[in-house]
Amino acid sequence: MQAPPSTQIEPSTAMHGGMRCGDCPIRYRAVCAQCEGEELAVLERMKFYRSFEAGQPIVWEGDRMDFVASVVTGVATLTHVLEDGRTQMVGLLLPSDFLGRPGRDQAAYNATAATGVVLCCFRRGPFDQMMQRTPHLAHRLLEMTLDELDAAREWMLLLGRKTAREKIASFIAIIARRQAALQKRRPAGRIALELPLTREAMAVYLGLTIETVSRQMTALHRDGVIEIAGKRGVTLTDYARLIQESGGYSDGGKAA
Amino acid sequence: MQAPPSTQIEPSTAMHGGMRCGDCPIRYRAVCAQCEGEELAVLERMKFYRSFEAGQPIVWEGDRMDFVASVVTGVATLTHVLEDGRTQMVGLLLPSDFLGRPGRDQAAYNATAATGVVLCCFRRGPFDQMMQRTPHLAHRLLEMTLDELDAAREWMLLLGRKTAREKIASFIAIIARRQAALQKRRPAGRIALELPLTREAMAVYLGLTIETVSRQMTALHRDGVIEIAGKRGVTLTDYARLIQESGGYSDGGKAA
DNA sequence: CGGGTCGTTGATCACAATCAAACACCGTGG
DNA sequence: CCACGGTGTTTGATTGTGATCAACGACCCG
Repeated sequence: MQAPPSTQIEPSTAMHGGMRCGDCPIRYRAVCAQCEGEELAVLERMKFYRSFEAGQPIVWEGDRMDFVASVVTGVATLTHVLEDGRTQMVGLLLPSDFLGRPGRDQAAYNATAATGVVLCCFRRGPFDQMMQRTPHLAHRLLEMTLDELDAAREWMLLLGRKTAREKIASFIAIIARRQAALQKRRPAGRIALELPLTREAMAVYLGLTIETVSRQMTALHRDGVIEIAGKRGVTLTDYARLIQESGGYSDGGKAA
Repeated sequence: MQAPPSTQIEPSTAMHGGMRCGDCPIRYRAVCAQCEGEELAVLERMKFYRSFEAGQPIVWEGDRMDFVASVVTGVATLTHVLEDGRTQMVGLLLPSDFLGRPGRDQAAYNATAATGVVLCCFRRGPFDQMMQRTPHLAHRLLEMTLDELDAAREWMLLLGRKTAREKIASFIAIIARRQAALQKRRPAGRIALELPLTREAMAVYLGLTIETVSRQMTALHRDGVIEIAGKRGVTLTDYARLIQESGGYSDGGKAA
């Protein structure tokens, strides 16, 4: 029924080689959103695609990184690791999100493909120069970075103060909200969705262990907040109920 | 010996009214750092100062906020609060840090003066327009926002995965590093410093309770990692030792 | 001296981590 | 066809860290 994420990816970059920016699914949300005409044409000439299978590393913290990229399809994660192996996810990149930092040539985090991922890449040098000349690009990137900062701060509240149950409920709510946003709807009532992460990755995201994630999922199911279908499938019986369980809806609709 | 922070502040904005940007202590780190000549002159005409005493709120989450500002002196905090009162700090603003978001008229967080604070403010409308016309300003703000995002992600690792002891050690290390950076030195060996936060505020920063903060401070002292002098004074016996206690020095010198 | 704020210390509890085992589902190969 | 190993998930028993509840101490200022 549900194809595993790893089957969703393109096997090679070949089929993207010819894609036109005008047809790009993330055209109006990505860093290039405000570029038109000649600006877009320059980016179009610069861009190249790279694909990654689920589970593959994209870059390691500290590695030289000579490109920046937009996520076209799939989900990538950014993680920090302590010396003894404890791992915390610090970024969840969905389609249109930006990977890499202009002006920095070393990756600050591990980036990993959580599902199959297609990136639209630009070599860093040319992109940096383009940034200097193109206010549209710089402006859009600032906007996106400010949004990410807001998301990171919301995440800090979750990590620092929420219970395990609230963390799980919050995570599901975030996924539900994003899915609704893609369809330009407000989330409400009964919603079916597919989690983009394994239990393991959820644990790394939420600052929990995999066992606690599993237990709280079971508990939310037992209490009638969600239904569970297979490994990735979740249906919330009532969005408002889930928000209550998440310990407070502090995100006042900041996300675009 | 140590004056309480509340006595460090200026009693009114009057004495700042005449300050020239050329004499500003944060001239080369703030959002205006890359502006010169006419650009700076425009900002100079726009700016106005506001002071806050320790403990005073600057803005509340959801309030209309018709200015943006740089912290000139003192320390301000950004916090998120859940409905039931649980509170998490999500930003610690030191001199030269930027408060507010261009293009947004509602505060996303509570901002509070942790010590006496002086802000260099700009009305949001004119500042937004200035941003459009001044690539230097937009570029610098992007740079600062990216740095903040890095800091937020480091903080997420702390909140999600570090033990109470590691959190305390990390916090002290951050303060030591920042203090050293002001003096353009690398932190090393024995370092005396003054904590800019109360135990309460430290707890809110670190996602702990005040009791746990106190206990871990005592424990680090008992184990010879730090010495404690009064409420705010701390001396680390050896910076390298403190870093070990902090659970891993993942911040590879990203902070400017 | 009293009241206030801030910090420390102690006793107990609860939540999530840890250690351990079993289960569901998958594709593979005998 | 079914046994097999592998991966991801669930469930159980126990432990440990930090929260909670409570009292006390240090310091400051009126």
